[in-house]
Amino acid sequence: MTRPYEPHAIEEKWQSVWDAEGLYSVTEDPDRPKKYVLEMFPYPSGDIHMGHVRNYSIGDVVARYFTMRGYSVLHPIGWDAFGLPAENAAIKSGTHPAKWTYANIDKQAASFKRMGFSYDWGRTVKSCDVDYYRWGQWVFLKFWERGLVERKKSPVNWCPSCKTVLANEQVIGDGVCWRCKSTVEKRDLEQWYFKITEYSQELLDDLDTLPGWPERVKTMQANWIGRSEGAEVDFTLCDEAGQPTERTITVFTTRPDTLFGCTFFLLAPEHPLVRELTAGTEHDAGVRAVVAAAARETAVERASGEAEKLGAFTGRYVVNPVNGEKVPVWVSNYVLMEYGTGAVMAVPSGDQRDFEFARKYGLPIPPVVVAADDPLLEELEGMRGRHLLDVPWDQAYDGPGVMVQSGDFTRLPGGKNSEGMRAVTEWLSVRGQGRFSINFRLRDWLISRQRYWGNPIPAIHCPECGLVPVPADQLPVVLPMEVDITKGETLADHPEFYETSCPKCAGPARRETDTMDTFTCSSWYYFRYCDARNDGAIWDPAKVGYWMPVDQYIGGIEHAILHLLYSRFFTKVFRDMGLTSAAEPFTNLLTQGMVKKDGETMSKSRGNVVAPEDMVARFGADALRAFILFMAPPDKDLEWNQEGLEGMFRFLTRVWRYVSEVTEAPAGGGAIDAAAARALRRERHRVVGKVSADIERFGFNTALSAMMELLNAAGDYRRADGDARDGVLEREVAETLTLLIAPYAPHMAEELWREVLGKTGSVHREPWPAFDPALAAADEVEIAVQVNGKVRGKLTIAADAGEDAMREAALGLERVQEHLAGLAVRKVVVVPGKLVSIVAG
RNA sequence: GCCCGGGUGGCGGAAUUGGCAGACGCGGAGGUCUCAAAAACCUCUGGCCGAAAGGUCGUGCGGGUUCGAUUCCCGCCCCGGGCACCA
Repeated sequence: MTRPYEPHAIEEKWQSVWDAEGLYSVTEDPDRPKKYVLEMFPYPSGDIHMGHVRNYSIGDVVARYFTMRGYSVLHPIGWDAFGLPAENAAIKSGTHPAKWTYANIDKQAASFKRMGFSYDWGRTVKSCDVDYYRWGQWVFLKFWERGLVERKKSPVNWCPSCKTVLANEQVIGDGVCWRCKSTVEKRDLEQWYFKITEYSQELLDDLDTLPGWPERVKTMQANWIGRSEGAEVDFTLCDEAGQPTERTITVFTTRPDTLFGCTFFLLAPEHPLVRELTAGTEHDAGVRAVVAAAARETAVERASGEAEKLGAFTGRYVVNPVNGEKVPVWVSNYVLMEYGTGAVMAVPSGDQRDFEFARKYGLPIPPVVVAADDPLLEELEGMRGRHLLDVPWDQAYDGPGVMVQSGDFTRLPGGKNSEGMRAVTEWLSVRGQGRFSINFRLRDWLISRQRYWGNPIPAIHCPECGLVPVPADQLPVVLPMEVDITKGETLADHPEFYETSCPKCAGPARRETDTMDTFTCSSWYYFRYCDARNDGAIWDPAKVGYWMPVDQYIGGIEHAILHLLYSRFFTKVFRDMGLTSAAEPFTNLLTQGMVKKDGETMSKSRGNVVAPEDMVARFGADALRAFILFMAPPDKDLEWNQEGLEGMFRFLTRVWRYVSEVTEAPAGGGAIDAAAARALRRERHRVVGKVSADIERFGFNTALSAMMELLNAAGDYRRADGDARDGVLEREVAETLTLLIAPYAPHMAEELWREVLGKTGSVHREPWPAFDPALAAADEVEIAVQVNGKVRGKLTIAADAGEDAMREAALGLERVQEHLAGLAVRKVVVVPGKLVSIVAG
């Protein structure tokens, strides 16, 4: 009698054996090729959810597969342990964030171990450990040395619920906080920045070096970086009397070819010049009204483009460098201070926003670039000066076309990246009134946070010396534990923390009390895994040289910009510091889909959470792991379905029974060359080939389907050959199934391998099964015979049959003849191994 | 508005290079075993017509290319996501 499949005893047994054997700890092995398989740094929220199970099951299959393929595989885990939920929990329950966080880590680690993931636990990092965050402070100081740290005052995003500022990347959707979804506000504050914009061009260009990333993610990053080619143009400012002065205001434009159509000039409401130009004039009141209205607009309204365009004339003019024309300067809410120079040359015939503004305020709209088929082209043919002051259009035209009313540039091609655009910029450049320019949408990364549970920024404010970095030999700046979070305290409430002396002049000084964005912690953890216990340096470059870059990174699409962009930035700086030779951190990226129930994401508030622990308790970790991979391709969202999990449990039970029965009561050496045995052997080879290829392209669902097919074929064989079965073949199939399923159901496979099949050593150290494509190929194939595009017959023929033989056999089929009756065969298409298609009429 | 995904049986999904649409699983129906049930095993399971053989329709919709289209091209519809006053 074979033992029943009882997952719990098996799983917990092997988890402790693997632990004791150190099965998953790795070191650099120069004799073997390496793979670095990594899943995104989890936040220790306590309970694991199905999203974790999916994310880490994918990584575990990939890691185990590469190990069996002979690679030296690094597969680590750790915790992104700083952050607000710990503080919020503390405020609610009175538990210190550290206590809450470490308790959650222990709970989550236990859950991960119960799932049987093959982590090298000896490399674990927790970002709230001083051994980890001290190196984050070290990185901050190095960035500072390299001129990549800046403290400046500017309008910033403030989340009223999280009570802290946010980086631009952390404001998502309709102007809401990425974490709590509250609407963010704008505040003018002095904050710390990492100058990620120094790397804008490289961050954009190197996306092309990442063929292993989803196109979608690369597009999102490229859009976020937002490179625009164009020109800077200097406009001379006129005084109150309208006379040109020495002062200029520079604008960025992507359309210098439309400069002849500029009929007004705009400043952002926040532009510093606005006050200066209008203070004490008759225009002051009107301009103030626009500035005040803009200030009242929420980020949502401002960003949505739906706010009504408001404007006020400042009473002043600038001179258009191409035609010497005086152009009125207005203030408008649709000009953003954060982009370009905060000033815009308005060309209403070529820009829809300027067009709407011009129509509203009665400003002229002279055409300057018209489409080749526009009747205006003929009307204005050859006219270099301005004849037509308004267009008969109901919207602006921004496509390619021909320049009109444009002085010496008239008749040149206009539009983005046009000859006209280059010619005008060149002309300006020669006269020193403009230049080619590239502008990025990406802004510097705001990294300071006004919260307690984070990595303290190692800086000191000295009234004499200004901003002074904490000397490297005084690191770490330890986050003090004696803080009463329930009162909402931060480091700024603790004089014993912030009262210090200046490292330069030794005078009394104030320590910085902001902490770093937690995204700084997750920007380099994958480097630290390579040398996690190093207490003399952030890491040994030789170890990083062996493991980095990460070969396969797996995580959620929600980090398409945030974490993935920051990590790319950190890696490039580390490369420039000589700490790594990698230019990019993650060679291949898999973004897994969400796990849903009833069409919605699982969440406590919806009450539709299916707890992984409950499923493990009922069906075991192996069934859950295999099933979550079987349900859908990994990058797609999937809908939870419990009956399916039961089906997977049944499949594992069938594998268990098959391997047990074949091993314990083997059939004799039967009809080895019987057709049924040949078919089973062929199926074994075919399935090994398919499972291998499927894993490499992340087709875990189809890989499992193929294993089911092999088991079905094995069952067919048992029935077909009865007692005359080939016991050697069946044993081979049983071993193959055990090896193939090992990455998915590691505990069951181990029990079958060591205890049932009686092998020594772990199945997870075994080489991946080999297959022979020649044996996988069928010697006979069934092909379809079509008459006029419809299948009218089937034909079983030797797989290597020639075209003539196939044609003859096809035409000879009775049913084919019936359908050909009265018709003349015009053409016969033969696809060897596939089909014969007969065209008749 | 712009840019990506996606739309295939009752359900999840498969079809890797243009070659038999629906693999595999779930669910359903019938059967074997059993006093009975569960479990396990077997058979069937896209719609319509038909007793069957077979026929016919069928991969969001409409066209096209092709001997042949889920796959390629053109034009739409719907769903999901991202970006959006970026000059």
